[in-house]
Amino acid sequence: MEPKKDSTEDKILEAATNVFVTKGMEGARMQEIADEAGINKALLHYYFRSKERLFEAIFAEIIKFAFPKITRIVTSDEPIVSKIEQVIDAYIDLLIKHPFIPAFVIKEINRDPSGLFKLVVKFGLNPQAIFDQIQLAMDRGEIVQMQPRHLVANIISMCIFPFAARPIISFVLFKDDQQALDAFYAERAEVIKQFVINAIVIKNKEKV
Amino acid sequence: MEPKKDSTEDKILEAATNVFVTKGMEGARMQEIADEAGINKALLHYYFRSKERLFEAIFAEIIKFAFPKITRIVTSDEPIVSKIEQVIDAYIDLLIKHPFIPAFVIKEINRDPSGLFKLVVKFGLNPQAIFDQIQLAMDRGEIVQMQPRHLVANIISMCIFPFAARPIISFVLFKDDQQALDAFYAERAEVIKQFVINAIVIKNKEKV
DNA sequence: GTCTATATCATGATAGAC
DNA sequence: GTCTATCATGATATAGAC
Repeated sequence: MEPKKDSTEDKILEAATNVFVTKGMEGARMQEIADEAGINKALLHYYFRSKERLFEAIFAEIIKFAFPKITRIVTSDEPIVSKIEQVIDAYIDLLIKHPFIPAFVIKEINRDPSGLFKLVVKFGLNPQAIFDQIQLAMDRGEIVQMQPRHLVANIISMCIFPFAARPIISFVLFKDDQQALDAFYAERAEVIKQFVINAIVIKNKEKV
Repeated sequence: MEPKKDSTEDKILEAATNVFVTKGMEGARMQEIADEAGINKALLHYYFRSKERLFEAIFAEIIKFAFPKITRIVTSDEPIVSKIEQVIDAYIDLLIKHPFIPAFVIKEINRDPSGLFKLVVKFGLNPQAIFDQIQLAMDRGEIVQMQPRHLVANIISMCIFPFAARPIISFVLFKDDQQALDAFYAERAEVIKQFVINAIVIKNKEKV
């Protein structure tokens, strides 16, 4: 996300990331990227042939970075509830560091889904393994029965959406009090974990 | 959302709504709106002085339409759990009919939050009454203790986010099978209601 | 590799006839 | 109110000197 080398190419990538993430593909201006990188527009086209290509490079990097966070944790051997807790922690942690990613990704996948398709195909992303694990835990009676994909949708929604809707939450809930907003996001991980556990963990034999 | 009169102004509003909602303020082209309305660009500027003003008219309409759905239900006298169920039903129902609204609103509030500010101020939107109701039910021991704003955030997230991330869900989960996607969204209301009830309703005296 | 200058084009907006 | 024709701007992209 933040390339450290100070070569021209790295300066461009860093500047482009900032501008694209905050303005989006259509809102971003090559002039602004050039200014932020401390160079001129011509050089942008020298390194990356077009705005489109520069954007694709950045977008792939962001998706690669934001997407497979789950996959790593899911492949471990721990009990399902522990995995879920780790996934929630990892997600909230990531999003607190990069709160603008969700709005950016939502914007761009809705503008041009083909960019996503290429990446999904390229990384061979397939959630079936995760669903199978969840189904197994349900069949063993550890957690309540529900369609695994809905459980995953619920968890991811609660993690990501409050960041995508950040301006609403900031203004409506906290009147743009930055400290209160930060505190809210810091609480999210614990809140979501508790909520999910209450919703799905079977304690005695009381539930089917 | 769909003005029925066939006056020129209404045709413009309908066309502009379609184009703005799918393309966003920056992606939308006045030419495309004119084409879809069956007129020419000059007339757009005759009725609405600028693209900016046309957009504001549409955006206000969308927000006014998408926002206060909750408020109506919340002011009734029913028990809190019943209200929550109704809110979820109302939201999913609305979003199935207008699945592109979430991505549009997220895009635009992140692009220019000031548009939201004006509307919030104008409608005097204040969630405190809702939070108070929830807190009361918690104090009465009907539902588990948690910060009301987090409960609201959880519910709204689970309702809205899957629509905002529609292209991802469509492709990754259902390989663009439209019927399967529709079925998924149709299930959401029941799934979310059950999930929330499991998470918060206190049945015996087992929980504090 | 980096710059200045310029080509090319698309878009929002307006003028003016009818 | 509605149209055609045109302007003015600003953006991506390129040419060519150093």
